[in-house]
Amino acid sequence: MTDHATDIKTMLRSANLRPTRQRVLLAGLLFGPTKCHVNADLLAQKIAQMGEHMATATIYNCLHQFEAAGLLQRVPSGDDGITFDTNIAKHHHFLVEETGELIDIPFGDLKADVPQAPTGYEIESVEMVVKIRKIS
Amino acid sequence: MTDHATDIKTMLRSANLRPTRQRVLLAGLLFGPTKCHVNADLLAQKIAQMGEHMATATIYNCLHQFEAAGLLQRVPSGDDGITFDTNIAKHHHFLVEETGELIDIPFGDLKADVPQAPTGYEIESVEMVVKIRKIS
DNA sequence: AAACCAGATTAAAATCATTCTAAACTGCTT
DNA sequence: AAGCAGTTTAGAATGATTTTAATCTGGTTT
Repeated sequence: MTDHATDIKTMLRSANLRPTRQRVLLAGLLFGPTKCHVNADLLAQKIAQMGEHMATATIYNCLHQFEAAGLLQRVPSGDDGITFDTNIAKHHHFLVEETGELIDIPFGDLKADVPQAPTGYEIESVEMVVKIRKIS
Repeated sequence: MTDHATDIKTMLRSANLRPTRQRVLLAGLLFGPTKCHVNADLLAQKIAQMGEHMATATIYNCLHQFEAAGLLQRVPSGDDGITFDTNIAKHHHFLVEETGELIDIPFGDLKADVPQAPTGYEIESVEMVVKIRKIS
């Protein structure tokens, strides 16, 4: 077994997730050195390209489990379904209107004074989306 | 005809929308003195309570037409479908995690330095959602 | 190493908000 | 009153996500 595969199994076990074949395969696609934005459909395509197969429900199950374990963050998406970000650091996004593409904005680049939460509530997260469009 | 109904018809005509019975009814519900967040389902309920009826497709059509005319703004919503805001001034939102309820944040209360758009793009809008949860 | 079982995966069906279709209707102009 | 483009409508279609109920599998126990 490669070191990478061992790392992934360790990561999954740390998250209290049995390292099943499917979860290891998905985690391998998601948790490489490059951060990315994914949805279920994109992953299904990548898996098909590898000549593998995975039930749609399994992809959704795993994504939700990874999210619950803090390995992924859900991010806003134009219209098309549920999108996750493998970059779990605090940051915001550009959203390209025409294509729905998401581009990370480093956290430091966007300073905001958040107002006090209404009485009886606490702030859980702050998420900013800057919609951009190609200059014509 | 009441002054209010006249106002609404004028508003619709200014937006190049024929003041049909359905659009006048919906506009009456939406463009009162109180700003609110609505979705198609909520409007269908209100209409039913009035003893009226309107096709679901018509509600969606009108909402999209009102949005295109700048009479409504689309706003983020937890998970449940398309939500519109009758407050079209620049402002941001608290989103109550447990209930999905949206609460306006006056624009002045939330100052942010927006980063430059990537080369070749221009900024179209900035939208911030502050997720909050009830203190337990 | 065989048995066991809670948890995981699966294909297929179900869900459900939204959109599409194509037929009937209605505000406006003539 | 007639005509027509634009609207509304019921019902079907769509499509992403979830549910179901059956099968399978990691990991532990014997």
